[in-house]
Amino acid sequence: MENYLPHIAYDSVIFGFSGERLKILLLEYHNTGWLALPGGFVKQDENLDDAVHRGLQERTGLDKIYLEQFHTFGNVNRHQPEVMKTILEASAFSLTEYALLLDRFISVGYYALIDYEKVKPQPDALSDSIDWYFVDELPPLIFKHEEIVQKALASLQFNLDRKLVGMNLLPSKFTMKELQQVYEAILGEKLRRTTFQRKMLSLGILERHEKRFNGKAHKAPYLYSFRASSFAIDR
Amino acid sequence: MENYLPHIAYDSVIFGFSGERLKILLLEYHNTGWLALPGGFVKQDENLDDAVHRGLQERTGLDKIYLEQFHTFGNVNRHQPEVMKTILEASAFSLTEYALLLDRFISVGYYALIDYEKVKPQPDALSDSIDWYFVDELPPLIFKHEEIVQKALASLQFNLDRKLVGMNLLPSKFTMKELQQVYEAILGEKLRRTTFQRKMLSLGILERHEKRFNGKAHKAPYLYSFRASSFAIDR
DNA sequence: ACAAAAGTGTTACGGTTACACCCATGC
DNA sequence: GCATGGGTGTAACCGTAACACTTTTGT
Repeated sequence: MENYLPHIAYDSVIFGFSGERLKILLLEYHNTGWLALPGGFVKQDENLDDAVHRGLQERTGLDKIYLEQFHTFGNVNRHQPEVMKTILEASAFSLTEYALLLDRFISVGYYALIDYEKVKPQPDALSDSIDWYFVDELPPLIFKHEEIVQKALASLQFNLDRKLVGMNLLPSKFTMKELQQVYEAILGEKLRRTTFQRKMLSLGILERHEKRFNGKAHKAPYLYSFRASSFAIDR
Repeated sequence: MENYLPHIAYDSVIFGFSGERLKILLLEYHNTGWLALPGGFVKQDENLDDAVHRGLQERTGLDKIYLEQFHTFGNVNRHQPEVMKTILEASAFSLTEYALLLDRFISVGYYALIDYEKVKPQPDALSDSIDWYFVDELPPLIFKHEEIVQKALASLQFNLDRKLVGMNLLPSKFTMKELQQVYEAILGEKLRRTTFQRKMLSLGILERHEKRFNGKAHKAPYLYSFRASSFAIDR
């Protein structure tokens, strides 16, 4: 632990799209049933952004992840040493060795957008499991992480059109309907089919491919992909 | 120093409007001529936001300041211990007592909008002077603070319409022309007079008061103020 | 009366909305 | 052929742009 910066952490809100609704990854701490956002710490000589990428890589196995920093949380009332103490004890971690985890932390919030199908979440040393939960039906979280999720979602909604970010939640080829469902899931409202289609096409960033025949008794939709030039990940 | 959180700092970009152009406050360190953004540290049991307000209050004398957090800077290459060492030595500060200032810091960036006329900037213990500089003619800054200024400005531009934030740079009563000049200074472009006027009025947040006679040989402009309900400072 | 700046009316334009219609697909 | 969902054409609508015009002020 001594090669990490004290008092500084990050929390990540990892969004995925299950085909209908927006989900995020939550981890469950050993023997407590407590749920929280995946987070982590920054090494002494590591860039903040790199620390977050490292943590996400470990937990999702994904290498290139669309990441966006959205807010830094620095209120004193987020400090709950009893809760952290219980977590460490439940995992049989040495309280003396990890004492500095009981200190106050200022936490930088990031959100990530990933392809739900591509990830097999991996729990870390402190947690039993890591799993997907619907954003609009969140269970109670510790450390006031609900607030972080809400702010991440608001930020994602706000950036949706500006940064054309929806693509990162889908596989490389997708139908217009799937893209619309992503937008609807993020914005929490229904959009008009024809308007949405024309707006997306008018942006000039979509490439049309072959149709996808799904055996249904109706016209087969075209598959689209985003042009490389309008790529969202720009590390 | 030991009652402050190590490794955590904030930097503030304090915007003011001089009547024509946008300015920010920079401080000059003792005996070096080096310029930097006003920054500070967070006490052990102090909210991050409160720390920034405290620092701004000390330097500007203002009590209620419009503040917005915009980004947290955590790259390793921002760490320049030699520069900080020179600054401390130039001020004859004890290197042993203030050794932890030589450590790496992660810095939370805030921007503030204040009424240029109301503030009498006060230098702090490390600095000779604190003064206004045009944002579009910045001198070289230490600690890569140019990057922070650029990001603050981009964020301000981005939030300008959404949060109706321009008002915080003006006294409580102002003319439409003054408001337009603020917008033009922030956006860095000329706006159309009639369009701007109608857009602002159509928002329904301006209250019209008496005219301001300035002795010029032309029609006197109305004074406007923002309605209390659309107040920008919401602490 | 005149110049300068503030305020308003009118039309044109461009993007979004609403709704209709056509097209493709499998039963 | 028909039901279903995908794709496109068209006119209405709305906010902004462009520009002309009127109003107010001090010299």
